[in-house]
Amino acid sequence: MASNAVMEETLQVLKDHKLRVTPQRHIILAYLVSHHNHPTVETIRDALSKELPNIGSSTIYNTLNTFVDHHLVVELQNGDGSTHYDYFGSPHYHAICTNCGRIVDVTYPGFSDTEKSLEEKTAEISGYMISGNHMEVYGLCPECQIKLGIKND
Amino acid sequence: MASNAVMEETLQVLKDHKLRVTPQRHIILAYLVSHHNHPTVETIRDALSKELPNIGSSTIYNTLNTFVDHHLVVELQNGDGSTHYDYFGSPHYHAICTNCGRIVDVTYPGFSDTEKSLEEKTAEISGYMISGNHMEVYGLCPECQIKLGIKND
DNA sequence: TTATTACATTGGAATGGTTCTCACTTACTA
DNA sequence: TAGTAAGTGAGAACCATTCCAATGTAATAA
Repeated sequence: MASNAVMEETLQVLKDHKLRVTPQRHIILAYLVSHHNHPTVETIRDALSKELPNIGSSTIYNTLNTFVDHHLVVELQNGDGSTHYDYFGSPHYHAICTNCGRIVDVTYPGFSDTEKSLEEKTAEISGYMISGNHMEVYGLCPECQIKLGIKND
Repeated sequence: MASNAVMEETLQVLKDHKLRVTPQRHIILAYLVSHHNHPTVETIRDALSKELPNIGSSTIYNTLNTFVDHHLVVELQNGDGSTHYDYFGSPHYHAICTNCGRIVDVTYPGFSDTEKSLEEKTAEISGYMISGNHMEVYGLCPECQIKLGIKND
């Protein structure tokens, strides 16, 4: 269950984006803000089974798609066949394990500059009017390196 | 139909990767090498209907998945529900139109450095053993800017 | 060249994530 | 507080992708 602070924050986020405040949206957003586990729709449904026992999958999909449209949330694919979601409160990107699918958030000082420069170059070269980007890095997570008995190249 | 030069090149690529050379694989790879249209499985099937009239969808999926495993090809999602494929002969990334789904290849001098630096930072921070990355930039393509009557922000 | 064998291809069925439909409910506005 | 535009829920529908079993074929070696 999300804290009062998170509930207030997410309430404000919904209002700022002029989204109608329903219990479903509020609780789902609060869950995403307070968890960094890159859940699927099923993960969310299970996690919220106490608070929203009768929620339909359609509602979760609708809600997440709305959040994505409003750039509150990003979609991620890790190769397991279903879409994962991540609240995008502050700029970061993702490292995805090619063996187990684990997703971790990554950022570093200067990352925004890298992003900005990539977008500017792209606009210049392609003529696109840029609205966003996705960066992903693939590799073996530390646990899988051990599991597979790999230490170096 | 792909040129002789392309057929020779792709034959060598398959051999270099120790992939069994079948007509299906050879023709599909040649198609990808000589087109930069980021096709879906259906696009490929239609385009090759003369050369491979009886090819099954499974074969195209199998072939493309094999190529992806060998890092010959990358997968792309543009939001239309199906996966697009792109031969990855030289380092580049993609700009994807959020309105019509158009995908264009982009690169610039210094892009490899950006890539390399992103991967190094990621390895350092996350502990992942990096094997690759995907970068994508989203926005409105020039045609959609006109179509939607947009000139500036 | 031929036999062998492991791998690829087919085509149809199965899978499963996501979207659609529609009746019902609810959050916002005046 | 009533009117209404929008959101929700249950299940059906959709469709891209994978699975499966039978058949075909590319590579290897004698």
